[in-house]
Amino acid sequence: MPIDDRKLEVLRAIVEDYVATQEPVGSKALVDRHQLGVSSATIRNDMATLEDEGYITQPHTSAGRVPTDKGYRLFVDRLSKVKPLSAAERRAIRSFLEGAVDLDDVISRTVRLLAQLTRQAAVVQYPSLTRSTVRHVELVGLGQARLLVVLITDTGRVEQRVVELPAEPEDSLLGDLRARLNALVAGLDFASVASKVVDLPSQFAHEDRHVVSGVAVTLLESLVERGEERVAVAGTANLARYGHEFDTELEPLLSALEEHVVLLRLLGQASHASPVTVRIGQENATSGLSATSIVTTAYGPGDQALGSLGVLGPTRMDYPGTMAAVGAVARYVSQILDAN
Amino acid sequence: MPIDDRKLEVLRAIVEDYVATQEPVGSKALVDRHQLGVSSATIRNDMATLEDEGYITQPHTSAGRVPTDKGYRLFVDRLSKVKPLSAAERRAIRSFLEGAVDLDDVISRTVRLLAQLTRQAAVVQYPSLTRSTVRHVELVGLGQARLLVVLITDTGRVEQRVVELPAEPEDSLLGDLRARLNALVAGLDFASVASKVVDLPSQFAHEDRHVVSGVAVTLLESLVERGEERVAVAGTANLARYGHEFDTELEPLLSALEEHVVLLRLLGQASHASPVTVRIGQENATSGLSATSIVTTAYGPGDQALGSLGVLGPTRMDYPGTMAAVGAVARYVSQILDAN
DNA sequence: GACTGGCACTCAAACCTGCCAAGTGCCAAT
DNA sequence: ATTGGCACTTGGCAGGTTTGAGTGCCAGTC
Repeated sequence: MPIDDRKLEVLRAIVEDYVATQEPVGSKALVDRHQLGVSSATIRNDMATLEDEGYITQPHTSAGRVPTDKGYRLFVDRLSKVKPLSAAERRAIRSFLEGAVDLDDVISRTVRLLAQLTRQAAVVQYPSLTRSTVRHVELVGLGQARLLVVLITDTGRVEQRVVELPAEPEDSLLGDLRARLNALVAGLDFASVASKVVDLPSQFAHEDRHVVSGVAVTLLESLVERGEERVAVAGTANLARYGHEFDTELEPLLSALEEHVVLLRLLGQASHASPVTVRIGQENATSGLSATSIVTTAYGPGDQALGSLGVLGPTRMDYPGTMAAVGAVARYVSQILDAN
Repeated sequence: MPIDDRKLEVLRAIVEDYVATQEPVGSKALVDRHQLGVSSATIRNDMATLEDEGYITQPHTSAGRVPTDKGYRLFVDRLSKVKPLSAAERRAIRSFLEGAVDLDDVISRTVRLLAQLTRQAAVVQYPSLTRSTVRHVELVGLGQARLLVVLITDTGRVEQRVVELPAEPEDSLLGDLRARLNALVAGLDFASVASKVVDLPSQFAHEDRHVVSGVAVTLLESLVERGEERVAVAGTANLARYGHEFDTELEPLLSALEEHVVLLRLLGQASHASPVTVRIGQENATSGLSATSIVTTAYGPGDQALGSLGVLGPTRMDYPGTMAAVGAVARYVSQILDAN
């Protein structure tokens, strides 16, 4: 038997009630709380079909039904109209983000805002280095043959890294290197930087090459190693408030939130094409996150995806609300970054 | 009745067993597991005294005893010899910290190490700005009347901040400002920087003063606002592994770990005088942390306290082990930072 | 053919009950 | 001061019973 409109309606009602009450929902409760226009017996038949199709399940005989991952998936794909944010919420977002003074500030405000709005754990990736262009490279001698290389992108991201050099460079060499380096890479796409920097040492006198290549190596390492690496996290405490049914799964989730590599992989699959990506339970193959859903989207001005942000929470989350919040925050962040 | 030696011994045994088994400990189990040389009846009498004095308590009649905060306090003050780390642990610390390339790297390795060693949540404060000296100030124009001010300390800490200026400064002015600023503040104690910078604008031509004072203001703000602010956290997932008795308290603890202001207050009271500071349960007046203990110490070369680091966990933690780990890590970090 | 009321059935959760074992406090004896 | 002995308390557990929410199915109605 195919899934007709009323059955979809029933599924929607089940998901909504289950998310709200956090308890298996039965046929009688459904007809009481929603205007379905049919009796509970009919609903029971529909539920039996939905269960056959794998959209819902019962924890045990004689209990109500609970949505499966597949059920949530259908709910998200077909049923939930994006719930518009309230005017108050939109005002809150705007005023919260407007005071930002810095990229660091923007990111940290964003992630806290998202956590507060969704009451779940929020993650924001810094603008990807590989998709930015270089604005400036600065070299600062620290004495003792140590050199600080500071890299600044057009998105306002600042990466620094210390290099140990074999010998302390002359001030004049440093100035020369700085000038050439900036002439070489400023305004460049990051993909092109690597190829340019490689043959930089050959432009210098032989005895200076070890210094130059030290700097070049660090620069490249920054790009590769820390390229996508930085993320900000907030709202982990929100996860603890979720029922104790969830807390068997709390530890792997907290671990994932600390393991930035894992986090980035989870964030990574967000595409800019669809407005908001939702990955439900088992769909994200990471072990230990089978009861966790992830709502992400890309941000960035226009079509340019600078990075991703999103929210993690239990599969039984308020998808429409979360998706709306994630989408809205991404839009505002894109605006703010664009203004720079 | 005063607390004689045997009663102390009994208290120690209770704390150790309770920490190990996580269950109230009775008189009989005590004589079985420790060589106390007396019968359980005697122990019962001692326990009654200890309870009268408020060092232990019973969850309910006919249950064993559990240490109170006061009991842990006595245990920590009087009874626990610092448990030396194993050679393997010391080797692990050394090799883990030695690869660090950067201050950021040192801090992030340290905090993860501490979390792993103690299996609890670890916190490390960045070297305090107010106790560092300025090594260098760098100004980088970002176009559009935006200026990046980068501040580098002798401890390797790098703080950056963007200033919006009323107008785009000339390159020459920028160079001049950079030179004067560095001449003024390089090598200076941070306490003295504020007073020096205040009258910097008056050294410049009238039309340049707004630029100069913009930079000066940002510099001062960096000092005040972010002065102590930065901390790194790791190991929150460890807290989730603790028994479900503890998880009522998990949410406020996670909140505290996210609220860096709170964290810094908690870290702040560590003194460099005593090797390791322990604050037990109610002793840290923060609400919601009444079942949490905090083990902190200051780090820094010699007697100079650059910052604090420590561990948070349930009151029923392995104090000797945790104190040893915190102390050892602080020593190693101090060494590493000193070498720079 | 779709919907409905009714009924028998299932089963987790809540409740009761008695029992056990751990643990205590006290006391008289050493 | 220490100890063995004993009476007492009480949380937790095993067992059995009841309750009630919820289902599936069927016969009847529109």
